[in-house]
Amino acid sequence: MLHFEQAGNGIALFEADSFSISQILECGQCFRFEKTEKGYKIIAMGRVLYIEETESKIMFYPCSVAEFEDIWINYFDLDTNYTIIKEVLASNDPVMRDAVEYGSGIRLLNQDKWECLISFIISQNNNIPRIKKIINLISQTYGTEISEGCYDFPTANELISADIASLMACNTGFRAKYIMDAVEKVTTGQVDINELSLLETAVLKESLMSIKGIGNKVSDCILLFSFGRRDIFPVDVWVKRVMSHFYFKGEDVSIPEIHKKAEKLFGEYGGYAQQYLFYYARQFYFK
DNA sequence: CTCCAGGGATCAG
DNA sequence: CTGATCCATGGA
Repeated sequence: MLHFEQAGNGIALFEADSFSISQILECGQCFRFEKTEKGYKIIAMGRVLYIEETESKIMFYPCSVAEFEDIWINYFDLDTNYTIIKEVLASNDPVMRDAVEYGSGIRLLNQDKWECLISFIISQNNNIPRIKKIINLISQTYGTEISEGCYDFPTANELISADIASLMACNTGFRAKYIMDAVEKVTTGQVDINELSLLETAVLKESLMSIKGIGNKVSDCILLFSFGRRDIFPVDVWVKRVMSHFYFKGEDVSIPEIHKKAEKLFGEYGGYAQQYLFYYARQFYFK
């Protein structure tokens, strides 16, 4: 059971299982956040939220009990027991045991589907600091101002007013035409994001991939991070690197081969495994 | 200068 | 089916 209560203008969460806000945000699944003096500030679900950790509790503010229950419990996946998931993954696999220990405070978010879709179109052949800048520029240009200087990510309808040139001005580069295709297919209902959440993963994936600029990897990220398909194992350059190193003796292995191996090793927990591995892999190159 | 980034579209074989 | 090339852009 979750233990939280109103404290001042925010919510205090006690005895949280597997919750490190820095790991949750810095593990590459989301992009609209920044460090503050005491913690992090995120823009998500049409709100600005500050998060600070102490030894005894985690503070979320500004936030009411109703808001916490309606929005943030689901967003931060707080109803999922990560202790069990980590135990399953760590048993019988020494690599995952280390990866899970290193990122023991990671949680997979349940993000907004539209924002996630566009964000991962932007992510292709790009790096994380630059992805964050581009998404912030798009939000400032087309999004609604939530509070002083903080802009929500624009809806598909808000992006109808965009064109290739203005998106290029947000440094989207060759991805501008992909964003426009996504706006068109979603606003006309050719790709119905809400209806898709009811569909079987394979059908859902096929529909997402009808949008130009959404291929195998980008659709996998959208499925995992905003449609809750936690068995999906996205393979980017980092995951490819770490999988090759630990499970293929460093050989240059194909992405389908990596998917086969991940399915065999991690099964229904593939999405969680992938996130621990991504965070684990990058520490060898940074910090 | 070149190489790389949470890749995909396109074309060659 | 698999593999090579191009795509915008900024940081290393």
